[in-house]
Amino acid sequence: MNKKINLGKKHFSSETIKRLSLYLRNSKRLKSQGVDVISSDKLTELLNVTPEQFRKDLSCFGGFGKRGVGYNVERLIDEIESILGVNQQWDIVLVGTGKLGSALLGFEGFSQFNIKIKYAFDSDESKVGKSRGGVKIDSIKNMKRIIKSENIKIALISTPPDVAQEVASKLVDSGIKSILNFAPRILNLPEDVLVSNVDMASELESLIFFAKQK
Amino acid sequence: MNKKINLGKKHFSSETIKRLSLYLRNSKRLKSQGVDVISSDKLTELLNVTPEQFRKDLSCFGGFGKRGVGYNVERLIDEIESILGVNQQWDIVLVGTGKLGSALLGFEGFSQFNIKIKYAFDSDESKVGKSRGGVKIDSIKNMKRIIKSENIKIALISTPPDVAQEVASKLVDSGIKSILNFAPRILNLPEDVLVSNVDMASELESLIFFAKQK
DNA sequence: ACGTGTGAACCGATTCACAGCA
DNA sequence: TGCTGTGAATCGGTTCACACGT
Repeated sequence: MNKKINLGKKHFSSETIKRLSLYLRNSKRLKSQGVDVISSDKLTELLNVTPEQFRKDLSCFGGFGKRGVGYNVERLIDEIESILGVNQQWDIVLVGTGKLGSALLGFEGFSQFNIKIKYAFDSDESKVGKSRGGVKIDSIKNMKRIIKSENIKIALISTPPDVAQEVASKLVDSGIKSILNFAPRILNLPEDVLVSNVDMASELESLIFFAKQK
Repeated sequence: MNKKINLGKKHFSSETIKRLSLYLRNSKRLKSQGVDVISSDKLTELLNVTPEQFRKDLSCFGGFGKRGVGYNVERLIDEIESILGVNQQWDIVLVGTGKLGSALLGFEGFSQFNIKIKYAFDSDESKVGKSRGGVKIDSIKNMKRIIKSENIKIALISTPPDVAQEVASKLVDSGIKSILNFAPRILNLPEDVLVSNVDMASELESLIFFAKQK
């Protein structure tokens, strides 16, 4: 299930990357509170991460703390932003503009991660030309051409489950490298494509299971 | 990070529960295709799960296959539904009716998991009394009383991050046992409360990281 | 002395391999 | 024979413990 990633000598899991994102957020908060330097102990205090984990995660990318001192918050932010690549704007596409897709198009939170949904596609021709959240819906027939010419690498899938696989394959075929899949269907794709699933059904059913145990 | 669960003799991880949800969905699909009996090999073919994993997951709850034959699809559905507890209606609450909260209230997909957002709370008194997706927004002041009197066990948090912890503690105090947290903040809560995080920021930043690697 | 960086030990989850039942 | 159920082996990620730089 978990993707392994090899980059030069170091190897690390996709969990490491998700934690980096967590560290980044926390470091920004610390900076806004005027903290300049912090130890791994203090930084991880409220993150459900051990200090060792934090240090090990960072050591995969060089490890930029000072022994006996700690980490410079400003530098930490710069380094993690540069590792993740979030210091530049990313244009992405969305496929499927039903209930969930429309909600995502209306969700303005993306911009705060330097992400912009630039194109939305749907197979329902009656929707084509309409706008949702400021994005014009385009026909899925134009999808491949646009993704290729705009060199887009990231896609969100919010189609019904029965077409999710087909759409995903087409996306990969068009050059997409990372997919955030909201459709309740496991996608089978080449090794070199990252798929993250946001599976509301399985999250909710886990909640129910747990709530049921008295 | 991962919750461990003990129930009688058997113990299993929250990953097992999420996979059960996956199996359930797939079994329902098989049933609709007219499949009566299926082997673990066939069932897991498209799920990114090994047959052994599937059998082991089920064996935690009894293991109801027939050696040399396979699993009865109908029975499988019944058993998993009963394990998860999704064969009954669950009323839940939502806290925070901003952009994301409103999108969740408008997302009609919940009903297909027998879940109904029965109450929505917000601290912004100017929103109180208004409706979103057919749910009337109530003041957060009434939250504890309502959750207790209605005996609700599951909550969604879609507040801004800076109040998420406070809200979560209050929810637990009111009797909530499971929380699906959409706020980008780790929640520190008692061991016996299940928290699932849907952290869009960290998902998206992982996508970016991966897309960046050529 | 203090806190990082990291090899070694540990631990839990996945996979293997096969005994056992239809 | 076919496929399940499960102990044993394996694998990878987390935690421990400490050497090292400041």
